[in-house]
Amino acid sequence: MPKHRSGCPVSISLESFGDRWSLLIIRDLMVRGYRTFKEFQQSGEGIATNILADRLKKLQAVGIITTEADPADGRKLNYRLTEKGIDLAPVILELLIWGTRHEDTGAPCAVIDEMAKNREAVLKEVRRRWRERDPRPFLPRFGSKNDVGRR
Amino acid sequence: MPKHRSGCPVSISLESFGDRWSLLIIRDLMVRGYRTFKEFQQSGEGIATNILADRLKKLQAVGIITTEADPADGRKLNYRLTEKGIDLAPVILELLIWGTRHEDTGAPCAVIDEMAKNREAVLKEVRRRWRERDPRPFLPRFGSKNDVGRR
DNA sequence: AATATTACTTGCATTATGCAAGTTATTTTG
DNA sequence: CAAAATAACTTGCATAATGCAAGTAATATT
Repeated sequence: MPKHRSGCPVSISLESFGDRWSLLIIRDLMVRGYRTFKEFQQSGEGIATNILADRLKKLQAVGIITTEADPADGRKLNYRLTEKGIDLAPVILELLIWGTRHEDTGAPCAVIDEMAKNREAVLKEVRRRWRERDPRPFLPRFGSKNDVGRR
Repeated sequence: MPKHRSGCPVSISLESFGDRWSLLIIRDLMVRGYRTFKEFQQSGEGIATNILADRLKKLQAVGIITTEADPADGRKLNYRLTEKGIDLAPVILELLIWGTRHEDTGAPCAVIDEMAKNREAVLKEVRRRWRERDPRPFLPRFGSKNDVGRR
């Protein structure tokens, strides 16, 4: 049984994260500084806990994320992008730019336009924060329908 | 009822093409010069015809592709990327680069590396071919498990 | 006129997703 | 230190999406 549908890199990539949720988890890890199950869950998109658990398991299986126990709280697991995972930054950035340009989103066009003009610098900074474990979010949440009573 | 899960551009984008097939159709249109239902179907990934029909309908509904009747053959419908669709070129390119770099694919690393070094030029050429309806494929098929007896 | 091609639909089995509730292992609180 | 809370999941079940095989309607070709 062959492993993949085809040898096309695009196709093989989509086998790892071609669904409605995986790239959002990666986004959360990459630009929002999220690390725990709880944070992903409260990310605002409304992912169900069983699906979240499933996606985390699969992303780990394909080497995009890893886990480490939280040294300060034994209940927590901290998820983190691998090198392979952080290399998805250009993909996320292009999705961000495309979505902002072509859809009615909550993101300020001017800010994203600026990022589009400085792709290299943005990617460098994203990667720097990842490498140095700088927890500051690069982008905020943009508001969601699950936000009503939330702080 | 709110239209989207959240205001995040990445999330909203994935609502249009966040699945296992949509981006492959877009890839076929963008870099392989495919235009017809039949060609997508024989693309090598093994998409079922009902799913293909569904995805074409949805991509059209969100304005990423359009159709035009084939002037030479009344049976054929020619699909074509819209401006919004061709703007996904950077996303496809980054997926191609990432997949080649991190997975065992059928694409030659050297060639893709070269493309990664000349992203702007590659994107410009892809867009040119789209604008001028130049039918030459930019990338070949990379072989698939459905290829056994196929020429 | 008969056969082939293209772009689909339809029916049905299998799989994935969504939702609510429950579980286990730690903290935290009174 | 016992009780309540929290974190990270699981489980069960209904609904929706997907995959597969077969069928159909409108051209085109032989």
